[in-house]
Amino acid sequence: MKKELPKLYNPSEVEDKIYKYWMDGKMFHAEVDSKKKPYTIVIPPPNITGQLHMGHALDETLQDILIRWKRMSGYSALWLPGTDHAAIATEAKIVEAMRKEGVTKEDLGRDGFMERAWKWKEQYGGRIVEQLKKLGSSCDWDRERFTMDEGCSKAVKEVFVKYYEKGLIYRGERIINWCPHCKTSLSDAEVTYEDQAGHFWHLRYPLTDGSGFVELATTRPETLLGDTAVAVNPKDERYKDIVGKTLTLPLVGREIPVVADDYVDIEFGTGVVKITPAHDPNDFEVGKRHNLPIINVMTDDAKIIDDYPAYAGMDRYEARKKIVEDLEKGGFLVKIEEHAHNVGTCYRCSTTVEPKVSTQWFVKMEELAGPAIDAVKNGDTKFVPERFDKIYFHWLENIKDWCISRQIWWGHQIPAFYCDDCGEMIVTKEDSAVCPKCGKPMRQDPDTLDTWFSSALWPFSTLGWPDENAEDLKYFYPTNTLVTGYDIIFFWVIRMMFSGLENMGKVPFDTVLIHGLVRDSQGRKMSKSLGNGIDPLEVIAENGADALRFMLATGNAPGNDMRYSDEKVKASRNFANKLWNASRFIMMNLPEGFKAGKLPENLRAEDKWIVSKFNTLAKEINDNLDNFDLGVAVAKLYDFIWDVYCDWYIELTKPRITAGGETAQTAQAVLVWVMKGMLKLLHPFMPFITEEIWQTLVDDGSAIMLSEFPTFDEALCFASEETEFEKIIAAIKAIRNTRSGMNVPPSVKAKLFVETKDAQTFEAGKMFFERLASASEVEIAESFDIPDSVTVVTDSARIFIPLSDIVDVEKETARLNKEKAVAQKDIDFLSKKLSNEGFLAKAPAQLIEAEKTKLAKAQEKMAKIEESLKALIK
RNA sequence: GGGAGCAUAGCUCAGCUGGGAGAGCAUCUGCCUUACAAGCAGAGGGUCAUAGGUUCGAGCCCUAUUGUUCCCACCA
Repeated sequence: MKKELPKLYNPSEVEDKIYKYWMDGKMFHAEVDSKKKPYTIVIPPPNITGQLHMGHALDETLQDILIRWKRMSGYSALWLPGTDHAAIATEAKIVEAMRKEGVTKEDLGRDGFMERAWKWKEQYGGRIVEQLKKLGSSCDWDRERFTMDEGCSKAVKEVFVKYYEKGLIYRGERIINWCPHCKTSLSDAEVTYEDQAGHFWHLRYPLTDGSGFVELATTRPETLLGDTAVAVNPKDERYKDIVGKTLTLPLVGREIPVVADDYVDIEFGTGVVKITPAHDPNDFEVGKRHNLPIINVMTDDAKIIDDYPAYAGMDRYEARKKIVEDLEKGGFLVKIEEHAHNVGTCYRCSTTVEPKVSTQWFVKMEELAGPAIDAVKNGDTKFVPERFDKIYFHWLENIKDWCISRQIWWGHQIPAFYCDDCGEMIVTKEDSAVCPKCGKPMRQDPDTLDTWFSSALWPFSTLGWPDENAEDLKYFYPTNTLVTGYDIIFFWVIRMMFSGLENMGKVPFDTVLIHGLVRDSQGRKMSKSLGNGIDPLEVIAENGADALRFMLATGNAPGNDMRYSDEKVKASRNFANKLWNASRFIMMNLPEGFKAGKLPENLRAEDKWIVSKFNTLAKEINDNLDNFDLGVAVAKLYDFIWDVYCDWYIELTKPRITAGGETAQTAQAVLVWVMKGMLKLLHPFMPFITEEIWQTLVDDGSAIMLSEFPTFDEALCFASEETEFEKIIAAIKAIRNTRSGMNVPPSVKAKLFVETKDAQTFEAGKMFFERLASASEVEIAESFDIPDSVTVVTDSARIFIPLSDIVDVEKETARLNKEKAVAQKDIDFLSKKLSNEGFLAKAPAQLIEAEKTKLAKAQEKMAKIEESLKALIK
């Protein structure tokens, strides 16, 4: 029965149906299977607040390509999905929604808030997951996890308690990054520095003894309220005399000392620095060295505290304005300069971070960083591309302790308990605690953990840890490939590395495949504020997930940014359609009851040619995927399917199918055999369309996604046949080229006289010249003498085309002379190379031989051209 | 201040361990050749940023320079 498919491929009709087919068949599910090798990828869990964007689309596409390839290659391939609770981002979203209703966190209380937050999670947390499915992601949804689910929470407690007991976690008063908008501390990694235009206010502080003033400059005059000293460099001759004296702080009246500290740069500004230990990390250090008091002047939302009535309740920028005014009135302001400086901002809300002294929990990093550095140095884990290990090393080698406590509610509450009675503190995995000293019930630490604390455990917490005997854990850990963008190497990759090493004793993955950003068509970062974001779901709706995936994989080298453009998506869509139509062609021509099976025995030259080329392709695709060169692999598939298979092989089969009989049957079988192979090779990149075609073409109840990925097969190498058949192709191309150059339309047919020593090869290829080279008839012989004809010369043949009414002797002479010049250039180039003694002495023998063969051919060609020229002139 | 990437056709980008520069899009010419006009056949177009160096041979390796993008860093 002939199978019919529509002329245009319509992805939207196909994709949901196919995805359901896979899901219903449980085809994404990976089993612990001792007969198979495991291959594991854990998904970078998207935030539950998130909407799918192009960055996800790229990340997911790369992972799905790898996992589908490995699954088809016989591995028990697990792609473990899940989502991240995204502590600060989620809480901010919920608080914002509450604000619109006029409700505050305090109104609800902690339990009430958590209840609402979980409801929010139930409602919106699944959205991103559904979006991932639209891309065709073959995740094992049976194993879907969430960073705050029971298992992950258990792992978090386990690790916290373990670190605490080992002394790797401590609590202490430090200066940390504080976000006045999110009202929580942040880790160093969560602060983004940006250059901002600001001012330099030159102030003068009077010496208490009335002997004069000291001039200094500041970018933050409002912190003056918290100044507890002024510092100069001990080597600075200018200020030698005032060290040890005191100043009277303007507007405040406090007496503060002048201290000497190396931190001060003599060259910079006036060489005098005001010291505000409570609001600047450097000042904090200076303060510690000189035992200065720490005076906090701001509330949690960065307003001036009540101790300073003139400014109380003003936010820091308002206060700045007022303080500068007051300083000017008081004669303390010397001048104002323009000054650009680097300001830390919150990576979630972009609010300027306020350094703040407070008691927080920290992970001691030095001990953990060492093994993580070693693991990459000794190759247990490697970065692709390698250069990203520099970022990794640099970050780890300069790492500071990690502030892990956050003053928000949505997250893992810190498992530390305090006795309000006797001040005892314990850390425990239990949900509640009784004071071991006085027997009173204890109060749990209200803070929660940094969201990255739980995602750091993701590669093993999702596999069943802390149950060390969990089957999944034993089988699938360590995972294999981690796919992520370079922008979260230090947020996540580093933390998974040391967490895996510390808790599992093994690296969490052997390879980190890094990709870049998807930018807009002008190379700008896609962002909400620019409004230049492209919604992947819209692209999918219009062009299909396959087209989007193919576009994202094409021309994308690891670690490099790429640009999104509609033209590229269209090109991918066109490619899908090309494949679709190729399959239509095949199916239209299949005889009734045709069964897709093995390669037939009686292959013709062109069959061996395509089979051999396909075999090479299979080898190369596997090699490329092994090396994570997905972009290279995808380009080869495009080239093979479009140029080799469609433009050549299909065209070659047409005369055979028309002829009917055995040659037609062989052609049909080879067409189907190669098509099946191509579909398999392409499946990881374009899963939907390949499955859809497979279902129609093969129709035996099998799924392409569970078929066997093609590999190189020695038995399918037909090198000599390949070379022989290329001669036919070269001849056809040369004829087309010549005809086109003379503007002869394809409708004008002409007889061809093929003069060649490869009579057998050309005899077999005779039938193709009619359809592919506009021949009316073909004669083959070792020698011809056809006057008034155009001659086409290739390496292996001279072809006469007697187009007497068209041939213009003068033009034809010119054309042949041009060809002659080209051939002469070849000869010159090759003979020069082959007469170079250095080349002959040092180049590989194989290459020298190849060059000699080329030269011989070029000379042969030249002789033929000259012969034709002679004949013309005569 | 430190580090990294990029610079190849008009545009967007490939180019594996060095062996006569590639693709897609765009342009031009000719075709509705019964799979596909989202197509077919053909063509034009490049001093591989610059200057040195290594090598028989450099887009690729080394050095410097220029332009550009990004990351990191406590200069008030």
